[in-house]
Amino acid sequence: MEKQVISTPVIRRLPRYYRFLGELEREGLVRISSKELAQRMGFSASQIRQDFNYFGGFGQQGYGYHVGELRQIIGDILGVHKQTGVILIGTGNLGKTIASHMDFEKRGCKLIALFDENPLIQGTSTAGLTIMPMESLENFCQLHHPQAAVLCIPKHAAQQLAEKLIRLGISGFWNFSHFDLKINNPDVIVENVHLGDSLMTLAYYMHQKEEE
Amino acid sequence: MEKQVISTPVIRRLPRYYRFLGELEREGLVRISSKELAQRMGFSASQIRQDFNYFGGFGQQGYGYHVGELRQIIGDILGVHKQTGVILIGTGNLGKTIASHMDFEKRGCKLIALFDENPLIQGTSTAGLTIMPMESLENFCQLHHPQAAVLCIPKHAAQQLAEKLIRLGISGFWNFSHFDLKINNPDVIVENVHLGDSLMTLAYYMHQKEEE
DNA sequence: TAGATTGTTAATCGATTAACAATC
DNA sequence: TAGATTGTTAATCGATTAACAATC
Repeated sequence: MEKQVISTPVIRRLPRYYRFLGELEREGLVRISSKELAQRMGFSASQIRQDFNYFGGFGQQGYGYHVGELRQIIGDILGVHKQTGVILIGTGNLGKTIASHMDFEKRGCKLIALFDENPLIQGTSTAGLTIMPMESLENFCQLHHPQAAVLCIPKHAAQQLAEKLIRLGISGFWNFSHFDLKINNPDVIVENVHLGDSLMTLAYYMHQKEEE
Repeated sequence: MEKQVISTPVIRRLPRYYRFLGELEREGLVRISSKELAQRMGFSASQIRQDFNYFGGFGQQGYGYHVGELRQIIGDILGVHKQTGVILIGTGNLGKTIASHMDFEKRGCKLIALFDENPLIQGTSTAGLTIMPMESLENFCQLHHPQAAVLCIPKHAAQQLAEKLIRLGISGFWNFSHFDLKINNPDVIVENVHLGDSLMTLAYYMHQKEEE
């Protein structure tokens, strides 16, 4: 059975489904139709049925979807119970915030180490992990084989560090460095986060409104 | 002259153009063709020319685009020199990080106040601003008319607070609360940031790779 | 069974890409 | 002028929506 590739827009909607279904479950809702879910999420019912059917139908005609079951299936597709090893580099303000507030374990990852080049904070703890010096990076990777890295470092350092990390076996980046990594290797997954772009988009639409 | 509405995908690419052009400018590059910019940004040359032409052609046939000029034009479109008044609510770890690292003034905004319900941190300063109690919110808004709010609060509090803020004249939200605000008013702009969704997307693609 | 709602195919819509005439 | 590259229209592609037969 050939596994078809699912398009990115669909994949990016999965975490959102997962979130909403979690809320519905907490509300005590047992079944839901695509129509009702659509209203709540601001999607179309058609799209919801399409999306779910990429992975095989898990509704029941005339009934709808079982909330808990559906949530679990989507969780399994996303792999929320897996534990991909993740390290985080750069434990400044942002890095610390990410380390302590992202619930990696609920999202298919496990944060296993923190690194920073600042000797003043090396040895201190955040999110239950001791911050290690950059010099330990190579050794750590050889020993523990983390698969992904969170980059919370200034943009000028990002590209070079990413390349080094790839040599050390890292194949995924969650990149907060305000710099779009240029990685040729198609096996390396890069998720660039640009909060600044998001703010500028909001600002643009605010300005537009003003002009009316 | 009727101003056509530009589609969201185009708008969301503008900050990215702006960033790349800034880098090119720092590199000392004076002119660039759509073809070369395309290679650097991972877009197609066609798309770049299309995008720019929504706003009126600012290239020169046979020459290309003037880097500095183009950057300035895009900056003007985004309104980076405007100063939309922004308040931030919830100065926990994330809120403090956002307040101190987002360079609001370079992005068309001005952060003018911080609020938090925790009395222990009220009165302390972050990013040059004193954290105020939630009780001052109403008064502050009536006095200073902020236009947008950054929500760095837990999800259970988000919806209610947003509605209150709308009544106080806020018409834009940069929402980090892990909750999709439901706002009926079409004049209110909402930019939901879901870092968790981003991490889960990365995790999904990492897991996919493993299975091969 | 009748009503409801899915699964799935077909139609539409919108965004991206290709092509090329205009022009610097 | 000739070469290069834009501005812009047309073609393509992909994603979303509509429709409806299947079926619980």
